[in-house]
Amino acid sequence: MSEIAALVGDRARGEMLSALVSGRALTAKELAYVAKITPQTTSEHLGKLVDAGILTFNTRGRFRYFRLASAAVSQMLEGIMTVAASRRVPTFRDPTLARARICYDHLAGELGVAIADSLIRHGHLILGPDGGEVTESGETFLADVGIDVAGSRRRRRAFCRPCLDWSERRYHLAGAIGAAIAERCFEMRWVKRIEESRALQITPVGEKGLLATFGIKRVPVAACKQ
Amino acid sequence: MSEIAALVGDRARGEMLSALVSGRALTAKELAYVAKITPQTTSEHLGKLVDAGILTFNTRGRFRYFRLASAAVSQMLEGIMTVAASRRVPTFRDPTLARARICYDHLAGELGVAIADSLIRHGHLILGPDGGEVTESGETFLADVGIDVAGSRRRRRAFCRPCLDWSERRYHLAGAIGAAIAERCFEMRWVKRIEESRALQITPVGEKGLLATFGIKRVPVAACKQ
DNA sequence: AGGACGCTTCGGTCTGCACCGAACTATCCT
DNA sequence: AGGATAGTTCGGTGCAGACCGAAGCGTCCT
Repeated sequence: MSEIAALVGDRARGEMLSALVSGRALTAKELAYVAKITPQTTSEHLGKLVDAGILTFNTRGRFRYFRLASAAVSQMLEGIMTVAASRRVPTFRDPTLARARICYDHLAGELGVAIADSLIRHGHLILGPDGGEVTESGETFLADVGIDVAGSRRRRRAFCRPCLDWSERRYHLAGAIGAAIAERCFEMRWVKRIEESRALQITPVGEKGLLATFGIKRVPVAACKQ
Repeated sequence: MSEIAALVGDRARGEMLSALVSGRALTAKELAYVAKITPQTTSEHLGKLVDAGILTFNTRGRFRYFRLASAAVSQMLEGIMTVAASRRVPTFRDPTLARARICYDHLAGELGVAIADSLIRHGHLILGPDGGEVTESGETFLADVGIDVAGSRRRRRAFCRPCLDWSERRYHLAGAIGAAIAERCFEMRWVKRIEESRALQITPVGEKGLLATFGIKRVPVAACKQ
């Protein structure tokens, strides 16, 4: 165990991995840049991370694109970040990622947490440590938004599951209902994916929609603790 | 992030933390023993871990009992262990813990995985990556065992959730149904808790019951890769 | 009070490894 | 072919931090 943790424990490697949790694949040079070290040293680090099964890469011409090797690695890093975030005020490499991102198939980041909060505050949702339930008022409310709660409930997967957010240190919604909400946000063009990242951009239409529907006010990116 | 990972990344500290994932509280001297270092060095390590919010302790006379500080820490360690286990054949400090243990309120380890497997193999359960469902045949089967599936389904929490097992690297059952199965196993005295650990002991009655009900044969502890 | 024991603090040693410069290989472009 | 760029390998340097011995503090026991 400590071998793995020691690999993540180095400052330079930690910065590289943080840059990769977005899910994007980066070249060795880009990683050297984020870690603020020379290409030679970067190469050493990347070699170790690949050997350990933390990273994989695919070669495209003279470029090597490195990415996290598995969901388990991603989960591990989020676990470490959660503990790390509970100490100091979190500082993010990528404020966009902290603001709104995709976590598997549902919304995470400030946006994900804000939606969950809004639903709970209005009595539309009850969230426990291990699961949650949409209330009757929530069912009619979500129907207005265009989400078929009953349909989600029938699906062969956890209906509603809280998912701990490493950036916010609070829960957002996963499970069938989380996916349904995310899907609806895409349909309405409230959010759209950014390039190859897991980060999401909130469209101008989205700003209005989210305010009108969930009472979520725009959080200026500048206000994110950088 | 890397500061936290670096703390776990040291061999000695890693061994101490591994000893503590059982949930048991240990004294500084006991931790010195498992880490194979002198009490002085142990004290330094423990100081750092406490400062970082990874451990807490409570003083009882001249003893200091150290334990993991939070569920987030426990989750982080299991995440690291999962990645570490995917590399080499896993070696366990504590084979009892690998065999059967409590994970929050449900069964984990070989036993937890074996029960989930048995249910799936007999078509009593369908498990997806994000949730699961008990079939009709499963509902009658579990009723025979004394588990009220419909009742579990009505509870305000995820009904059935797969939970990745760091020792087995496979899924066991969490959620309401996982908790119900664990509870029933305790009621029937098939398993009992070991001291202050999260490890469980399978009773002689349990051996028979588990074989008859789920077709789970006794896995000799000796067979665990030590 | 005095000794045993658990734990911590201090000072000093030594080793592991992150880091870079220099030199090398591979791919792309013109 | 020749130059530019991405990445790697090798050898050497320097520092952080893990480790221990010695000494100090607090608690328990008799």
